[in-house]
Amino acid sequence: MDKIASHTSLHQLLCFNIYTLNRSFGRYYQAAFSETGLTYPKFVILMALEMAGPMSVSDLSNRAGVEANTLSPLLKKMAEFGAITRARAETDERRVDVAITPMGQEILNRARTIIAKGFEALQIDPKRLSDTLEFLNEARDKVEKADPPKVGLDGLTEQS
Amino acid sequence: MDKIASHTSLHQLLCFNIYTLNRSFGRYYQAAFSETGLTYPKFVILMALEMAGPMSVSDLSNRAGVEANTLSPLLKKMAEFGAITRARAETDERRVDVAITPMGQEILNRARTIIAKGFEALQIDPKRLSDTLEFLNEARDKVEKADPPKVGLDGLTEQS
DNA sequence: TCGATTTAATTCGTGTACGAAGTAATCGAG
DNA sequence: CTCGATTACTTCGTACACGAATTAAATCGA
Repeated sequence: MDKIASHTSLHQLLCFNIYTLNRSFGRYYQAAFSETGLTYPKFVILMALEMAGPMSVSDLSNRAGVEANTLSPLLKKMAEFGAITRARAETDERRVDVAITPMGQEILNRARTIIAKGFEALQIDPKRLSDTLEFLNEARDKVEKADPPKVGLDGLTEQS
Repeated sequence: MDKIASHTSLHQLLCFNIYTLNRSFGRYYQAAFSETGLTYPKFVILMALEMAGPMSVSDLSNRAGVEANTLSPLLKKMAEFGAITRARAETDERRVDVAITPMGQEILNRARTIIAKGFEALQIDPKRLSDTLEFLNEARDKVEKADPPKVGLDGLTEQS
């Protein structure tokens, strides 16, 4: 990792940092949640449902920043587990409304409290954190607006 | 996403930001690389191999920050594609040495150049970027050292 | 009103990711 | 030397994640 750090452009380093940190968080949450049937993506879903109330799959997709086709199987499992309910909307039979259950609420409460304590132990400076968050938000907006340049393979052979 | 942003602790927001930005980068790279058989993880592998030369799977695992069992199938596909070679080490038959091929090198050159240009168009401030990178590195170190608090389900029922 | 379009969700195929278990080669203590 | 660790890699099972294709419901327009 040090070698990568010392030979790479800042832009590429940003991607790399985000990439590795994301998986660090993932492992952290996975360990913390191992007994609960929860994962980080499911945690995000419960948070969104608690904050904004019952909503359709596509609303949830927008709020959680996850595609609807990723959500579908995940929601099915969460409903089987009992953390959420799923029901066709009467007004529009295309929509599926998702809501958190009391059990899901209770899991979320426990998870949030314990996770918050765990992260406080990390002693992260609030000012630097909020600066970072601002920067990351701007970066994401820019990346999502940008249309990616295409890398081609014209004239590439096994030899060159 | 705004609702999540305005109702959540900074710690949780950091995870969420990293989580969403990582996928934004992933989609950006996927679009850029669509013609090349490359993905972001494979790009990282090629970078590591170029910078540090041929190495074993476990060395690569450390440098790229990916578990060896994730690497294994990935390397197999990259070798079939022709971007790398894989060979048992003569000195130690347990080890598999991986090296970038000229073709892999050429793909990497093209990808790196074009990606760098694409990111320059994003107009990211270098100072803020390097501050952010420093912060993210510290955060990752802390998260990886921390032992995650366990969230339990004691006494949880369908009702509560 | 009724077919064409649009929208909402799901299914499908592919590609990471990781812990755990398995296999084979090497090492190390007795 | 030799047999029980240890190490290196792979396989397996599970869980996201996304684009593309699909299905079904609602809506729009002639």
